[in-house]
Amino acid sequence: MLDIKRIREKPDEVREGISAKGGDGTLVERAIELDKRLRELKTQTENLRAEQKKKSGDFGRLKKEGGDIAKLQNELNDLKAKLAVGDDDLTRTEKDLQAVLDDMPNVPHKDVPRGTSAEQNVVVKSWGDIPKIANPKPHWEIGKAFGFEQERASRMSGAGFQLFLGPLAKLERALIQYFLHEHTEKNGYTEAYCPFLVRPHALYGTGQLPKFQVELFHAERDDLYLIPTAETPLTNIHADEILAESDLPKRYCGYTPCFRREKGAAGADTRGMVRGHQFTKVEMMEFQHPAKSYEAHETLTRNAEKLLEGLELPYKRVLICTGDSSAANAKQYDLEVYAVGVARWLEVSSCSNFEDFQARRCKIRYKDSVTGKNEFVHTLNGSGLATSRIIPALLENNLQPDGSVRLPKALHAYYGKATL
RNA sequence: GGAGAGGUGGCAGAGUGGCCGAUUGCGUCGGUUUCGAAAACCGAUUUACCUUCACGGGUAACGAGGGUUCGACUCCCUCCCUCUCCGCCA
Repeated sequence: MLDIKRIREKPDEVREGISAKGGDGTLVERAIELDKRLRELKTQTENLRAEQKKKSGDFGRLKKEGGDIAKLQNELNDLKAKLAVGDDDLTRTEKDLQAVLDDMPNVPHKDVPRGTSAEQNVVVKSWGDIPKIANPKPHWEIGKAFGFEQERASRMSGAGFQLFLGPLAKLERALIQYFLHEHTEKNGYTEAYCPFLVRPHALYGTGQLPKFQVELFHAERDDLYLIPTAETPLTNIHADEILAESDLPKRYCGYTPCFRREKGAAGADTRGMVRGHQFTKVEMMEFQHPAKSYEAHETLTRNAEKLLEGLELPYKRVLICTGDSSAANAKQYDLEVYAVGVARWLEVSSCSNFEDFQARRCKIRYKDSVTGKNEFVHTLNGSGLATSRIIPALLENNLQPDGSVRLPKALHAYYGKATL
């Protein structure tokens, strides 16, 4: 959610920003109008209430003294009626304004390239060489030899779910171990094990509700949602809290399954592991001081890159343009890994700075030592990494002529041997 | 699934119709003291909106919404949330 003060004071900046994100620029005018109305109504009802308060006091005293209260009582009943109308107006206006604010995406950082589609994304960095493989094969074919059980998975759960038996299941676990070990032992993250089902308000806080309801799995009886990413529970760790400035930054990492309906993606990537209703991801999450969040964004992205370098996978870092980035963030880098079998760059990580957009919705603040006021923290998160994209890349890029798959050194200790 | 208790400021926890925006303790910040620190003592310390050049002043908010009342933190109703006990269970 955007700060209404910012909208009021810098309407042009905000309008440009949300339009660049593909949002509706006219929302700015509506917000300003409603905000103005709201403040007028507030003053109005406040004055009425002040009068009521004062006269009620008089009334009490007069009654005790046995004076004539009839006239005052009439005045008070009058006030009461007026207040009822005023209060109705006020709540309606508040709701309207809230709805408009909920509809607005974040304002992108000024350095983010303006654009409407992936075409305008900017590759800011590349690492590693694309391996030469004699007879490249897609991972779903290679995987068959290592326990990729597409049909059995579909039989019990339908399309879009994975069953791994043996080597791939173990590889999945090895990857998670490797990622978590790096984050907790080298990068200063606190490991979190968190709920996989959350209440609606938690999803509202991170921005997945109300706008992206159709993308979520919902357990209706309990009104709980399966998390689409660990971002949701990790960000909500400090929801409704006021942190000490000295507590910042706070860094958490955790692995969770992620559940997504992929409603709009019917037909795309139906083969293989790349797009499923359930996948596993290790997430990095950071609560940061506003002055340091962009620096932190670089470090966080770098943390994800180091994992890829450890896995010896060629990647590029892409700065996502305004129109292609997700609604809640202000700046987003994606990391893409090349997989030779499908001959495509696969998105393995998405690292974002949300500034105070989520913090405002989740009410995560800190007491600022300079202003002396409670200010919203900045939240950042990034995948580090998603196994569902890493496994295909490892299988395809490291396929040996004899059909075995070589594993990068970094995984040997976690997997227990050097090949699948 | 059954029974009970409760939601108040950064935290803990008083307040049971007007005298309460709220006693007190802890924490935090500033000061005194000290070579420095601790302790002790003194003071400050919720938020939003309106108003003022400023100092300041005003109004509202005690989980949310509704009701009773001239007047609600306080009484009633609904909802949300938390905790405790019993049952079941990995």
